[in-house]
Amino acid sequence: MSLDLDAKARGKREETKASNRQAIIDAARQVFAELGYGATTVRDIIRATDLASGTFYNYFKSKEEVFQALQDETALRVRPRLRAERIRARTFEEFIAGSFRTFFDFVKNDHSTFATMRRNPEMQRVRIDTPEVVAGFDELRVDLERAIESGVVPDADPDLLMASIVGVAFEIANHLVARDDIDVDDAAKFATALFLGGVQALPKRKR
Amino acid sequence: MSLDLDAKARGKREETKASNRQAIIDAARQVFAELGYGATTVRDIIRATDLASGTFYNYFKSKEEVFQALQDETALRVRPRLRAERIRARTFEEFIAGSFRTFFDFVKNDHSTFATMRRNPEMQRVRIDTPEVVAGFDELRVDLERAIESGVVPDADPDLLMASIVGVAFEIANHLVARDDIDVDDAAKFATALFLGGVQALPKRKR
Amino acid sequence: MSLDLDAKARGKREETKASNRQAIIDAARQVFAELGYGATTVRDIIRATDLASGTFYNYFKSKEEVFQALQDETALRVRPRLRAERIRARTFEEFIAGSFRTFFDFVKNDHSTFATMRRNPEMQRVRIDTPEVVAGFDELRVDLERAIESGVVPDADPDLLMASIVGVAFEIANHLVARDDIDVDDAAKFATALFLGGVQALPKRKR
Amino acid sequence: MSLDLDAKARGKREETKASNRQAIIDAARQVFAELGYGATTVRDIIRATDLASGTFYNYFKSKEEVFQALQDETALRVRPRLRAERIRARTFEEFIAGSFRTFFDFVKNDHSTFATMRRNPEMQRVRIDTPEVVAGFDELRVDLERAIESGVVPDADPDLLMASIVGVAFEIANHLVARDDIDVDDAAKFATALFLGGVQALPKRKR
DNA sequence: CATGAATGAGAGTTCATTCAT
DNA sequence: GATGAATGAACTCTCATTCAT
Repeated sequence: MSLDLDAKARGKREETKASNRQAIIDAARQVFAELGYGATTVRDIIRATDLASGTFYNYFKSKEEVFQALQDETALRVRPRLRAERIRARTFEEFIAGSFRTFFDFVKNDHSTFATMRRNPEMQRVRIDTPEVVAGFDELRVDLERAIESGVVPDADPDLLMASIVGVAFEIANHLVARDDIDVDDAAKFATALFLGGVQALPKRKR
Repeated sequence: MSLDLDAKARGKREETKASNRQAIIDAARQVFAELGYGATTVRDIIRATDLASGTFYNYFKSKEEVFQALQDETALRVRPRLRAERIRARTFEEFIAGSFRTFFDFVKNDHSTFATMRRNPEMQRVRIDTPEVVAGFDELRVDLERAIESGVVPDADPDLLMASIVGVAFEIANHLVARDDIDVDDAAKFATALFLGGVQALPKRKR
Repeated sequence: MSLDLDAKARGKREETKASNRQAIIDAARQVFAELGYGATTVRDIIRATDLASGTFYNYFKSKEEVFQALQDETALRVRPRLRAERIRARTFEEFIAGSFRTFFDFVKNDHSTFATMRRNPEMQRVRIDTPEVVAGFDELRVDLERAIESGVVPDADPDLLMASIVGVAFEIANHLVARDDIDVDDAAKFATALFLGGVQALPKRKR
Repeated sequence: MSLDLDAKARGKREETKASNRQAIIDAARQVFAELGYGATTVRDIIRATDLASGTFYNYFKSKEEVFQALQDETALRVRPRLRAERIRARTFEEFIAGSFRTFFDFVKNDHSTFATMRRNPEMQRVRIDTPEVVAGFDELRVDLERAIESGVVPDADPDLLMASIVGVAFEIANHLVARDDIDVDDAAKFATALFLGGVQALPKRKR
């Protein structure tokens, strides 16, 4: 028995044993980022691990399930930061600026996660399906609706407003990842100015 | 007489060839839209056709190649409309408004194509690789740069401006596809107002 | 009609029209030599031709059939030379020496044919099946039997004698093909001396 | 106790692994012999087994790889016998005679292996590539060269001498396989007499 | 629980052959 | 008879998943 333990201790990088789950998620993040969701196989994931193929199925039912877990985990990491930003913000402008900056910062410093997110086929679907992610976006949405109610933002369709923020954020994030000469702060200022300026010019909503 | 027959023969052949190619592309568009690029197999595509499996390979070397052809074809359909819009436009505002409207209209009335485009893993990459698509985006970019030079648009980073347009356009397009109660015209007005209003508020570019 | 002819005249190397059969055989010899029988496909053969794929089947039913034709043709080229050698020969020794020399000469100067013959899976079988080839070996055998009857060669099993000649001939031929420093004449002298010397030492046959 | 179980478990696994590998090799030998290398497919091989198709690839990367393993295994079976023969032999004559007899015996009693070897396209190449086989022929060659040095055999080109032995051996082996009325011992005597007699008659080598 | 070989469905692809032109 | 695209059986190989150890 003790022999067994020793063997494992040697074999694995002492990975806080029992956290195989984490090892799998980490491997998945890395591999997804490298190959894209469609191209990576479960084999690729476990190969990037010290575990045996069968072990995968003790933790996840399928590739899709790890992917979901990965998304959740990712959202779990950004959300607190976004929430902190929201609390710190004194004005709607500060809130938007802070959110963009936080997101861009995250993207710039957590390359592989973002790469996974972007290069992904079921991105869309997963963004909606995964509870953590839904929650993250919902919080933003709630704030937007509050801003509309309080008159800070003109009475526009919240869906479209959300879409604009998300679209601008993700697309600019792509450039941040691709180019080295763009500064996170500049990008955040750009996005904030564009969005806030744009919002003021919005037509009233048809009711 | 024999010449005539030959001519006809060749005519008929060319005809079936063209129609088979189109049949494959059409089937591909449909299937990609339904299953997403990663999940669809070459078999799925030919199954949606009355051709034999081997025939696929007379026209395309791989799944990726049909996908590219599909993208090209799609770009080929929108670009003339966008170009017409550009010519008709008297002001930058009209140009932007027209472009958004054209794009949204296309998306709303050509559902499956857009679905294919969005749900796609290698979207990003393909969008860059495919010559037709590159050209389409380049044209928009050129106009943007002209607008900057002529002072109509503040001197901002054209990459980021492009990213904003593209991001807003695609993300709103998603909602158009998902919801039935959004009007193409309203969406175009929203996007135009947001973008043009935002652009005016943009900070000067660091040089 | 004349147009058609012109086109062909241009397209093909004026190949004494109607001798498409020969074109196919020639292509087959070349391709078999390059890829080996098993690995070459009918496609490979017609690709090495100016003809269309379907045309192949106007001349041969299958790959196997061309191969057989190729073997026949080959045998047809060596046999007259071997026969001439036999007629010229004054003694059994001269006959054997001449046969070896002729064969080695043929091998050395008709590389690709021999390569085809050697690298071939069904070599064995075909050597037996193909009438021309059978005939070629039978002639040699008849001479051997005559030599036995006339007492020039000890009374040994003709099959084994044949096998010895054939084995030595083919195996040495391989070295001729593989090495550049072996002279056809030396090889023939070697084989002749070995065989004739050996024959004299042979045990009487059990009857 | 648990240790014991583990040991047994590992034992059983290793056992099935080894037996599966052998099952595949055996099936391959049989099928290659029946259809020839070129014509047999990996499917044919596993079909001759009670394993699943995918299992093949747990043991061999390709058809070529099994073939090589098969050749190795074959050589591994004859070589010890040839080596024993060499050790027992008191004279060069005894050595040659023993080698022929051993080889013919092997051929006669291990039909399918020899059939595989003969009917094979890449015979040549494989004979050279496979380490075991190379080694087997090298040993014979070394002995030949020693015999030349010691003056037992005239100073002839060792390549050609080898070719003669090999050619005679293989070609006569064919007859042993094809005919039932040839005795292994007679064949060995024939080949030995032919070769030894022939060797004495050989011309001096050009230097 | 971990392991890793076995499984077999199914993916992509090739190719001998047919047949309308 | 020549053409060359269409055909579809069959092949190689991968991979998610299971299950004995």
